[in-house]
Formats: sequence, C-alpha cells, structure tokens
Amino acid sequence: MLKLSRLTDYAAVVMAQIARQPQASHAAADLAEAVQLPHPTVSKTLKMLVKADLLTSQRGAQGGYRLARPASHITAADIISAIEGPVAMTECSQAEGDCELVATCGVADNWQRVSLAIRTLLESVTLAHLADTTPIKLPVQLPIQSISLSAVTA
Amino acid sequence: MLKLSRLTDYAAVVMAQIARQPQASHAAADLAEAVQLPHPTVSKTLKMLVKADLLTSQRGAQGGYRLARPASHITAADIISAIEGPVAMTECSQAEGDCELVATCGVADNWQRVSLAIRTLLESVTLAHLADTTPIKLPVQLPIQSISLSAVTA
DNA sequence: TAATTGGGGACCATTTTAGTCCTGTATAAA
DNA sequence: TTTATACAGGACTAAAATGGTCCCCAATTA
Repeated sequence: MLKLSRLTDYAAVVMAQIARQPQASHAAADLAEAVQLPHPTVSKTLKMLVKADLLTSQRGAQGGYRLARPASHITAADIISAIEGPVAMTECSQAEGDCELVATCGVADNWQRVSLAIRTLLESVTLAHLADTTPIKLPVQLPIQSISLSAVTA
Repeated sequence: MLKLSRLTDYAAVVMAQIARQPQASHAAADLAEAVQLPHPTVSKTLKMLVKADLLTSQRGAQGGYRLARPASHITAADIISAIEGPVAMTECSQAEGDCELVATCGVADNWQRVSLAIRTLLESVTLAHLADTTPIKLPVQLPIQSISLSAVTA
C-alpha cells in the first residue's frame, strides 16, 4: 500500500490546521476539538512535531503550539520524517545500507533512485500546499511520465 | 518511513531475477537459492505475484515461473500492489474513501494529488528498469522540483 | 506410477502501531 | 505567591500487521 501511518496523517491535518492561523497559539485541546480526534493522540503527535523542529511550544496558560517556520518552508517530507523517520522505500535506501543481500539483490541501485525521486517529490510539496483548500488544478496531464528512472541522479 | 514491506522488496528482487532470463522457467527453489532467501518465503511471494497476473506458473517437473508479460510492461506499481494492495498514501486516497473525518480533515484533496503523483512515478518505472544492473545516469539534476503539486490533475 | 513442482491456506511469533494515562515542569494571570 | 493552564516525557497496554513456516493437495512430466 505504501501507506502513511495514521499518526502521520493526523500530523498533516493538525499542521494544516495550525498553518491556517499562523499567528495564533494553538492548544492541543483546541486542535483536537477542531480536527475531531482524541486529545491524547493529538497531543502525542504534536510532541513529535516539536521534537522534529516543525512546531514550537509554549507552556502555561495561553500557551500552545505554533509553526517553527512559515508553512511554505515546511514540506510533506518533513512531516513524514517527523513521525515515521526518514523517507526511504527500502532498508538499503537509508544511509547506513548494511543490507547483507546486496550481492544477490540486484535492484538496490534502482530502488534507491526511485526512493530518491519520491523523496524529492515529497520535498516539493509544502505545508502551504497541503493547507490550501482550493488548490489550483491544471487541465493538462502532468509530465511526470517523462521523468525516466535514468534521469534521477544518485 | 513510507517504506515498502519486506515481502515487496523480495518480490522486486525475485522478479528482477526472472526478468534477466525471461525464456527460462524458474523453479521457486532455484530462485530462493539465487537470491539467498528462504524457500517458503520466496514461494509465498511468487504465489502472490501469480495471483496478481505478473507471473505465470507451470506445475510439475520442469515447471516453474515466467513473466506474464515483457519486463518493460510490468511496473514497480504493479509489483507493489501485488503484495501490498493499491498504492495509496492515505486511507482516503483509495477509491472508496469512506473516511469519516473528511469534513474536518482539510488536506484530503491534496494528499490525493500527492498520492497520485507517486503512483504515476511508480508506474513509470518498469521491471526492465529495475532489473538493469547498469542504469543510465544523467549528470543533470532532475526537473522533478518543477512539477508543482498543482500540476497534478486529479 | 513416481518424482517434481506449484496452489492454497492455516498457523504462530514477533514487531509495530495506536492509543491512553500519569507524573512532572514551565508559564501566566489573579 | 498561589493557582490554573498547558506542554514534556515516558510507561504501559491492546490490537493489528508482518514475516515466516508448514502441511496437504493438485497438476504435470518422465
């Protein structure tokens, strides 16, 4: 399925919610209410986002969460890595790459290219895009087909 | 992590192995030996690939597996869906889309666009690409950055 | 008929995930 | 200074997904 974890999904929704009122401080309880998700879970998600430096937090009364930087400078890849760790399709797509089967694998190189292409794509999508409820739609089919695997430089 | 399951990884490796000798019939045991993975696991993977019509099988002595069609007509998306089900980043990226939170979500549309872009990317990568051990490398950084989210038509 | 090879599914162990809760600490307002 | 607010950190549990194995059956060929 190549699916995001549910928490990552929550994170995106919550981040978008915050992004729509960037000046305000957002308490976890308010956010949970706004997005209709259980408070503890939202809270957990927020903590992870703070740890990843995507949000800043302020304790105490009138405290809450704010974006650590403008929504246009936070990417989908940032959000995903904050919750799930680095975006990589396979074990060996990660830096370490200590896969024992490299010798017999034969596809490692190319999976890494694909992985990189996806990461690049996710880095090109910003929170500002995600939070935008009226996205631009171009009528033409996209040129992504033309991006051959071989064009992705390692 | 947006990671492929390990079985999917195996599937890709095994498919690539078969693709390198498309005329021959490949017994599960031989493939397992070639890629250095346990026979039962490889076998399970192969069964899934047959079910997804990516491989054909032949029982009996001298039987085994063959590609159901040329490697250039089998995509990475095909292989992934064969093992993990349809490529979709979020629950609501799938056809049904019965997410109860759509009202408060606010990012569904755009996640679907991202999801589609990734799917398209994975459909553009063929088994022939994956199996190629000497991939072409272009020296220039790819133009993927230029593909804005808004360019992805739903 | 015997040997080979895949088909189908049950089954189990392990890991991951989601979700909750508790205790502590910083902050602000009264 | 006190009190209420709100986040920090982490322990803990339940449920689900995953990986992996195994067994018995069906088809094919020599």
